[in-house]
Amino acid sequence: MEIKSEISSLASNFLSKNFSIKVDYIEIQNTRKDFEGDITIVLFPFLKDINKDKSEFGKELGDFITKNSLNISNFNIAGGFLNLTISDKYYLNFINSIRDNLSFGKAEPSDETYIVEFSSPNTNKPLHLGHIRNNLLGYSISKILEANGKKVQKVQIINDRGIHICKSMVAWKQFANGSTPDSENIKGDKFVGDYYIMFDKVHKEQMKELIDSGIDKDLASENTDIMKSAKEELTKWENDDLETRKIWKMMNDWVYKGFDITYKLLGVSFDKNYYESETYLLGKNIMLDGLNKNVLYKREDSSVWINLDDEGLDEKLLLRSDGTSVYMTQDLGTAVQRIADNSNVKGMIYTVGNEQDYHFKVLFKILKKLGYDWADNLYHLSYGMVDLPSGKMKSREGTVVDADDLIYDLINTVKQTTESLEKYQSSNEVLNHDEYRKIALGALKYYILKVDPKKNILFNPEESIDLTGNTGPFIQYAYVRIQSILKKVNKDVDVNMDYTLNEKEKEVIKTIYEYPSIIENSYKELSPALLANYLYDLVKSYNSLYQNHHILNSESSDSTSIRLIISIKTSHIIESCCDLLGIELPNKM
RNA sequence: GGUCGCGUAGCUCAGCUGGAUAGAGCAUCUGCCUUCUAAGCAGACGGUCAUAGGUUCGAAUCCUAUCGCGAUCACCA
Repeated sequence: MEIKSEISSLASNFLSKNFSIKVDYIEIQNTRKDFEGDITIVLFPFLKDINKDKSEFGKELGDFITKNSLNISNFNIAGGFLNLTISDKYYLNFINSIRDNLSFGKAEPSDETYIVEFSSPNTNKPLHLGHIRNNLLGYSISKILEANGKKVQKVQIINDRGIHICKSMVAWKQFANGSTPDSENIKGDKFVGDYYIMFDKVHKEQMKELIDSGIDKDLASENTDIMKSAKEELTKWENDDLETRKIWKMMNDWVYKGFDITYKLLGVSFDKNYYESETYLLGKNIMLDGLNKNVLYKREDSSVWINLDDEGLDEKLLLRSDGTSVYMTQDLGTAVQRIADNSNVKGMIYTVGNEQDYHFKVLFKILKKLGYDWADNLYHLSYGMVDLPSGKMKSREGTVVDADDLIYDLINTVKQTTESLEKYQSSNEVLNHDEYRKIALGALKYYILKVDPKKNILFNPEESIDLTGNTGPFIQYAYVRIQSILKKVNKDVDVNMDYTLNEKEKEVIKTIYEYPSIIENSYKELSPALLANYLYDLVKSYNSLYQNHHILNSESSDSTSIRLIISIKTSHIIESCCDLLGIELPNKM
């Protein structure tokens, strides 16, 4: 970063001194790989104001910069591009100055707090691959915010009430004969999910009977015996019926126990859970405030609305004519509540699928209109669906990819793959289960996070997630190899500042140099994918050095020293990046 | 129909606020394990950046239109 601003100001000095041209921006970029040099000034923008041949002008500028900066050792001109070579000394100084700095690239911590919402499941079914993407994104973004100096409160809102859980409750009451997850030895969320599916099955059967007896389809759907029971259950719940609440709580607790296992497996955690059963009435008091401010208005039937015509959006209902609230009202109330629950909140990030883009657009606009100053700092981390080759995952058609199953399958695959590797075939050694778990989750997390959040992911359950190439294990493997080198030597070495870097060494150092800007960009773009792709570049360039030059028994002690420091720093950044992505590193592979 | 997003190699994806000859991985093929772990390295093959216009010194990137895919537009959540 610093070198670019130095060059930039030198170039603008040159332009104003010799050509009386003032520019506010000079295009400086990293030199393309196939060309000699490290950073490049694009000359085209100035050419029309300067009556000079581009190579002549480039040479003058290059001379000026080389003469006035100790850090530039050479230059060449190719077409309209001035390529500058940064001196090895600059790079050696750089790498030496950060060698012990474990928080290289991260910003100074501040009190500025962001609330990050993610996961937010329903309590009627287990988590699936879509939730995995949500959780990994939300967790990683929380880490990325922290790396950018923010304080983070990780929260989820659990959709624990409503007709969906009542369906599971009714089915359980009718068919379970008192069985429990413990008695059946089934994970709680799956147990409850099974009764949700059973409800659907029975409901369909009963619907068919009604339709066969000549009743309209829509009417039939609302009037099966089991559906009526579910609605009664919901009414009883809303009226605080003791027995209903008891079963409701019991079944939700089963689900939470199951979720906890999956969350633990995924390595995600939350600072606070919000439950919809406690928040679904929030927001009504805000309505009064909005009416007083004339931001909201009442219709004749006394329903409450907001008009967003001026924003290019429609009118939106906020309170029904009977005074009950809708989803949006609840979200308004929850937002206000969360701000009140924490201090120093600057803003909030909602990790929710892109199908709710419109909802959040409206939510943020309403909060803004209601006059909350933090409304400017609300972000919807919108992400694409995880689709199958056959299309969308559909729970009714049984095509959802269950989170636990996926992970356990992957752990198995990793185990088999490992055992079939030559190095383990020829020895009696094996890895322990924890290493397999780390590798499998590393593969899964990297696979999900390397894709731009806003794009859909195509997941093919027939093919296992890759373990070679641009994958999590590729990163982990490089790390393990570095550790194995570092174990063998005294790391307390000095850098000879007169050392001449070879191409591979320089490439790695240049990549390390970029790390701080990647951390910053991943925050600005809310994209862990930038980090994942950067990490791949770093490891690729390190592997190339590792494979083409010896680290320990190298040609001189100077080259060993510098390569050791490069190795140490690379492993630091792998640790740091993987931490931000939520990926654990194994000890052995 | 209105709005939003996406469309890059056979497949899965990168490509930073416009810059040089569009990059990786998988798959296919060729080399490299008697010095640090071959889940690796070195290389070959593979492209009308959906299409057509426009903006400019320069467009995968910005603008417009068209096509294709997806989402969304409820007194559902």
